[in-house]
Amino acid sequence: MKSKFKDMPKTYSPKEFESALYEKWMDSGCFTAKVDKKKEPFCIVMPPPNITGQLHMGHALDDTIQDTITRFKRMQGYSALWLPGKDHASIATEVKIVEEMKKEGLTKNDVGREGFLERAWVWTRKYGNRISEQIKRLGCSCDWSREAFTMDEHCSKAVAHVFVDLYNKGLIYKGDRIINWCPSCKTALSDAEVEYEEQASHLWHIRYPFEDGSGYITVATTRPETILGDTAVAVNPKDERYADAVGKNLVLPLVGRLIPVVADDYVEKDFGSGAVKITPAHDPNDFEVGLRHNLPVIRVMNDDGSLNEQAGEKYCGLTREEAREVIVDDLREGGYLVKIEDYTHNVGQCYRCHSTVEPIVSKQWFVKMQPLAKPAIEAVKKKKTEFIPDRFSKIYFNWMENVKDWCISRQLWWGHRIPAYYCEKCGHMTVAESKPDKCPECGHTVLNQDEDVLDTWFSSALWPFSTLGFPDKTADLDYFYPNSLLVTAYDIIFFWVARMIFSGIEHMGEVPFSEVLIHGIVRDKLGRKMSKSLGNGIDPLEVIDKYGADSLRFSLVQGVAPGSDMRYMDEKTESARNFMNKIWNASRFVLMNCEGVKLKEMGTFRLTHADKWILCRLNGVIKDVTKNLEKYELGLAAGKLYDFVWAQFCDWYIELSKPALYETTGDAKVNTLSVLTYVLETVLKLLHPFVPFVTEEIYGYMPGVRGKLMMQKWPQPVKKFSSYRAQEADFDKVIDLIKSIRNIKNEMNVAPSKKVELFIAGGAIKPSDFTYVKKLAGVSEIKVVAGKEEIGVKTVSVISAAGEAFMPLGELVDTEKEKARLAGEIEHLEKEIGRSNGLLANQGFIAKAPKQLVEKEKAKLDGNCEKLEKLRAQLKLMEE
RNA sequence: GGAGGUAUAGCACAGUUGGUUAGUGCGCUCGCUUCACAUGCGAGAGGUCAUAGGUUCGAGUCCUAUUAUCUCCACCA
Repeated sequence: MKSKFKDMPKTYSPKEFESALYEKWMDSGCFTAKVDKKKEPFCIVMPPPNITGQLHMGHALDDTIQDTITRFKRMQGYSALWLPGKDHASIATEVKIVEEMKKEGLTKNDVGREGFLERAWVWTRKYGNRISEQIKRLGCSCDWSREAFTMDEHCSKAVAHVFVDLYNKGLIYKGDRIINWCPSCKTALSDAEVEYEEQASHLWHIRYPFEDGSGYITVATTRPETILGDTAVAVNPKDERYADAVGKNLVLPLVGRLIPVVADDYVEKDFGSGAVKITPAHDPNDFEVGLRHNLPVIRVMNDDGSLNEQAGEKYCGLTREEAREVIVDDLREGGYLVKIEDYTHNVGQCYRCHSTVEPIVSKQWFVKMQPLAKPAIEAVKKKKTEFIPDRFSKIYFNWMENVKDWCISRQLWWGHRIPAYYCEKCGHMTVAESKPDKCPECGHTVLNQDEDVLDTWFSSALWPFSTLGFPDKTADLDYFYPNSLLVTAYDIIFFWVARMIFSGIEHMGEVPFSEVLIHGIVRDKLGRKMSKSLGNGIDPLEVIDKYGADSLRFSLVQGVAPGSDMRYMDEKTESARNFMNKIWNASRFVLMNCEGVKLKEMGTFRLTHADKWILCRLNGVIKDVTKNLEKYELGLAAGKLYDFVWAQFCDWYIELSKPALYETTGDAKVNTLSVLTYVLETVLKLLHPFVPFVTEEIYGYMPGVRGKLMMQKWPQPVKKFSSYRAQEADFDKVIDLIKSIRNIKNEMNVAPSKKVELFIAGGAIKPSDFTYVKKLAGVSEIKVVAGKEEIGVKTVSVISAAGEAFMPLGELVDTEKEKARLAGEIEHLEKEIGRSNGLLANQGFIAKAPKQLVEKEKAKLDGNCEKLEKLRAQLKLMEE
């Protein structure tokens, strides 16, 4: 059991308790989800962070959202599983390890495949652990007993199983296709892995002479070095300028090869000269044209981007940059270069190393997308999976409807090796989950596995079920699949979300999750994307060290709209930290007063007017926050809690409770403390999913808790409290009166410590509420009078929802100032009354608006008119 | 070329199915060592909700157009 409140530090000091609490949670096993048929399952799989380094703000946001939702669902009684894991991140990690080796003066070939993989596993352990520790620092309530890694035995089994399955169904094939090649990583890339960047370049216009000497055709190109691989020039079949040329041969400059002029619809008449050089080996469109016209494919580039023997003796061995220069020079010398224009166009880059990618014809493995995309589109159309916010489904559709076959082989070492085996003797290929003993074709026993590994996203695509035991039929898989929700940023909808959806449908027969909650990305203070090159990244751990995990978490969800980007600034976290401090101190206040007091159960004693007011409001907050969380509106829920705790509970109820605590003993005091404790405990529960540490820590100090954890029943509104609505509204008058008095004292420069008398009409507020007004507004005595005449001294009038009251401020009253103040109030009221009158005179409004609203407006008008009348009378009196 | 987002106080942003006197944080002004908290308390100032139309009894919220700005997809040599 926790020690007494006296040991609570005066300020919120998260460092003192966060790590200890996490251990306590772990020890209690409360994060471990059970397969419990009596409960409804709720399951989120964590988007696995890459083991390339450490967590960034994006992870912090993603994990905060998931943890908040998971904790909420768990408290609601679901068997809530949040399954953590990590991604081997094939290419990204390999790039990092290569870099690291470079520092030692080593290359991949120096250490060999086995040596390299050894290093990769060392790396995995080192950074993998670091990431887990970071996730724990954030307070994430994930189930570590089920932690997964995309390269662990089980996930690897799932990968092989799926590969073989797709291959047998004819959905995976191997073939020569044009793919994106990164000459620096020396691997193929999928379309999604290429980023386009606009670059200023040139358009070179080159003259290709006819074989028969009858002139020439001019073509334009942005990549003159590919001229060496040209096997045709294409024109539009409807282009009359070239009608006679089609079928004739041209002499390829610098090479001397004869190439035909072909007609193809792909060519636009109006662009450039209307003639295009065709390089099937180095351009995706040209490749297609080549297929249609049966053109030879001449690949002139090596894997590192340099030119090969096919390029000819003169150019062989040059880098692509060198080649461009030399070739342009040679073209100019040979009289082939017509002109050079400035031209900006998009250049594809590798998403990992940012080298310019080369479209190259190469033998690779592909997933046939058409048959998989179709049901995946259907499923989302039918809302089997719903995107939140909905607009992201359009992005998904757009991609899915236009998706091309997915290149899944990578010329890398770190990853799942392709389960295809080649007979050393006859070359026969066998695709199987494990290496066959002998070749099924010739019986030879030496088989070599395919050298390539799979795209890292191939294993990610299986994440929602590979982590639950697939391909085995496990209890977990049965209970937790489909997952309930996936939470991720919009930038990996294509890479990941889309591929999980078609994979889930294909292999499990069901979509992987019923909802996808998409959030934005965390930008820096200036709205820029956080990136290594800009050096503007912010380490969440540093923020946690400085402000505490709860502060970071709260600042990441508060005031953030679903799906939209946000800027991170310390100021916001500081404000969240202040809120934590507020919670901390409000709790200290309650707990310190509870010492030695035997609290009562709610419902066993009479409530005061103020008690009913706060309890009624508490009900409202429970209702709102629950509703918001169920719709994943975390920002709204957090905002409501912030307001309730600070502006209602602390600013008002705690202050209202002070007279009872300090000026009474016995029942009144015990009752008030019981309400204070009840509201505090409820609020801590509501806050717990957002800020688990501070709430748990405080909870440990609560009377009667005795080692219980917070993770328990989610609060429900209490019917009885909702029936206090009338008293709640009535109490708002008291609050308004207090505010008005404070306002006037402020404007009249009356020191807050100076107590004043107050005259009030009978029945304006309940006499039992007088004590609140005295304490909170600095009033010495309240006297009930029939009218102003009775008072006999100079007063200022206090107009509030409680009607008119009077304060004798004696010499302090500056008549002119008071008159100006009254005139101002009158003006404001007149405007407001005008608005109300207009609205109520409108027949449409009376007829069509909800009755409640009309009534409310009428009451408002009446109140305002009454006020106005009194103010006018007061002003008139002063003018006499 | 196609698609989408955003435009609300000096700054950063909320605003739930149309119905408040349009909110929050930071900043600003004035006043407070008030017995939980100066990481605080009290009182304020500050907005024709981008522009022009429309729908409606009623529009920050829905529709259309315009302007500005951001993003994604495709990529014509």
